[in-house]
Amino acid sequence: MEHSSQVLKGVLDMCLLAIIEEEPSYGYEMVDKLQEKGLELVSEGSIYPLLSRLQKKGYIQGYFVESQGGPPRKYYRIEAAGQEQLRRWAREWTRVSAGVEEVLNGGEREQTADA
Amino acid sequence: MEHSSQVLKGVLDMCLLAIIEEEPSYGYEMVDKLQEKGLELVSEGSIYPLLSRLQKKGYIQGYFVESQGGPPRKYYRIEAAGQEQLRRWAREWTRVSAGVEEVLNGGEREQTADA
DNA sequence: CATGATACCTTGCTACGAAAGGTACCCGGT
DNA sequence: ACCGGGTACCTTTCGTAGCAAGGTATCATG
Repeated sequence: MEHSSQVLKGVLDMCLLAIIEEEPSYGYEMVDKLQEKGLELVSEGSIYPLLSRLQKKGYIQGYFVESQGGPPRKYYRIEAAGQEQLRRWAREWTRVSAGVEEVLNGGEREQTADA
Repeated sequence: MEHSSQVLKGVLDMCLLAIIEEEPSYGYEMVDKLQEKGLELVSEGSIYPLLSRLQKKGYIQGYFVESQGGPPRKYYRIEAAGQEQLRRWAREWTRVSAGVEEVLNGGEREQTADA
């Protein structure tokens, strides 16, 4: 398995929430959007359980919309609880990713400040 | 479980490698160092299997050092292969974390450029 | 000698995405 | 009328990986 996909764990749900917040979307399309952002490692089957979980927790709400040229799409829109959760997760992500960055830079602070 | 610990998955090994590269260290101390950087979520038992795995792959090398006031410490130093792997993982991390950041910022590019 | 801190390691548990497979709809070609 | 292929959904099986908890050993202290 790709090492990077491991990083996605625990962040995928946050990403889905962020995508839906920007604009309601459906599963098949979200995979595309993630790929556009460089997260090309998400297999399609992975996100459906995630979406169900998010809905069960009241973060998002699904609804079907007919489409021409294919089966109906299940769009999801974000709920108030979802927005709050997204804020929390985003804060957490920022904190953790900053910590990782710090570990990576180690003691070499001199080159971080300025060239 | 904390959501943030999920994020650590797939990044912890990279962090350990980074810590050891900066300066040889032992398990008990690495947990402390991680906590200092804000990654307070790592339980001690988690990192020993990781260290063994890293050694098995030839990324690091362990050696015991006597200590006063406690049992001997198992220090690890980084190997050449480990340094290469660290570079690769770090590049991957940068790419993925940038992607996540982009998803989080969504379409709101205007506030990213400048205040 | 018992307690507690340091320091190592192991064993179940659970969570979560990957991979693969399955269903169904709709269009276009033959 | 039939079949292939793209769209779009969902489910099941599997492996990985950290967490939680527990176990062992060393050394200092009361």
